[in-house]
Amino acid sequence: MTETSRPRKSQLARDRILAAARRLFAEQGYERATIRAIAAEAAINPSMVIRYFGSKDGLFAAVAKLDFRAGTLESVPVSRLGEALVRHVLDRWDDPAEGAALAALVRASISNEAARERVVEQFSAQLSGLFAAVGPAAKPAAPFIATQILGMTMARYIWRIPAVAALSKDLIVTRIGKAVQRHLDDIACADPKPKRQSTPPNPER
Amino acid sequence: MTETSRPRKSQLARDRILAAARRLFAEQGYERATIRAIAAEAAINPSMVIRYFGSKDGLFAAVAKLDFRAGTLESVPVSRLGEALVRHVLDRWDDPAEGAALAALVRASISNEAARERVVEQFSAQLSGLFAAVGPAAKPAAPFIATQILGMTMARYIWRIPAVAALSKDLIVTRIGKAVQRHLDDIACADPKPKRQSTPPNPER
DNA sequence: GTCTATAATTCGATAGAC
DNA sequence: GTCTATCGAATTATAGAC
Repeated sequence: MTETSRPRKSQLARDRILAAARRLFAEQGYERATIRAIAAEAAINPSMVIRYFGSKDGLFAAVAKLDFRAGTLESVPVSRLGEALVRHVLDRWDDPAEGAALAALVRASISNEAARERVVEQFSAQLSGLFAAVGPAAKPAAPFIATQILGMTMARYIWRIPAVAALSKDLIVTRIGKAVQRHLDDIACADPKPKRQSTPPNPER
Repeated sequence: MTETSRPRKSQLARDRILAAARRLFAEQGYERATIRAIAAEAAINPSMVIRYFGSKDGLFAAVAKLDFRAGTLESVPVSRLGEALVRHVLDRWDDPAEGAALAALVRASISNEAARERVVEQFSAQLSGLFAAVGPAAKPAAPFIATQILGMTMARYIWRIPAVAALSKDLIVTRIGKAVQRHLDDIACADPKPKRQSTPPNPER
């Protein structure tokens, strides 16, 4: 505190810009969220946005970081991974700041090709990382688990489909968690040494 | 043919515009697909697009019709509804014209609030219609089934996530179909008179 | 019907005073 | 560091000749 310079007053403006960008990118997507509107919400001049971030793309890149922090799931036993994974994702989306950033990423990835490539790449990397930690046998189940959870979050947080948005978080965790678990078990059935499973092996086939 | 007037030459231009609009809206979303680019692809003057459809919004409304033609599924026995439903949706997306229209709808619904409301409304109506035909007991399963299929189509056709896009259609139909069927059965378990099911009732709970 | 020409906005980005 | 003022480009949409 005895230091001559800065609590960094400019940091406040920069943070205000970031917060406004997160919100507007999330609400309106990349194209409709204008620098002017972001600057207005941040109560600063539009030229300052360019000064801080160089361009609109630079601003978006500063906002769009995809990190599901799936590392905390590695200690969860496989038998309970389904519910834990679903709850973890829902918690990410329900957090105001993280949810806004995720929504911004999703919106941009659908209206902007460069953003799509980056999001898909990051998403795939995190997904394969997570399922590699679970075990190599789980890898084939990853696409089916990921799409089940992806569809739920899109319906709930992006499209806000009433029949989905009205569901309680606990009910979603229970049902989707069970579906995820069964996707895992479907693969595990092919395992020569099946361990304890959350649901009995499916007799079909 | 003896009629004096027209095979309607203008109809051709109109159709060219619609086809170009479908393609560009699907590829680039609502904002980035410009009337100029659509007109260029249709080999016609941009002013003609306005003349035919009044505005960009009018053009989009002419392109954006959501119809999953789920009526053909009503004859499918409930025990095989899962796979049939998944295959039906994938067939819609794999058809070039229909897939482009669906992608355009999805993209617009995410970047445009008015489009989102219309898409959600149409989607919900078709969904409840389909599941009402299956039986009132199936209705609570609808959100979970819809989101599973929704997530698969988004990952495959919109984001083109490699791990999902590379899957064969038959494998998707089998696995997602089974997951859908189990969502149905989860609800059927609560039914006092369970009928024949594709998988045995889950002993859990 | 199809076109040219252009009006009326709006955007991202820059220059330069303070 | 923050502002005013503005450029240059792009957009939707319109007016009117042919």
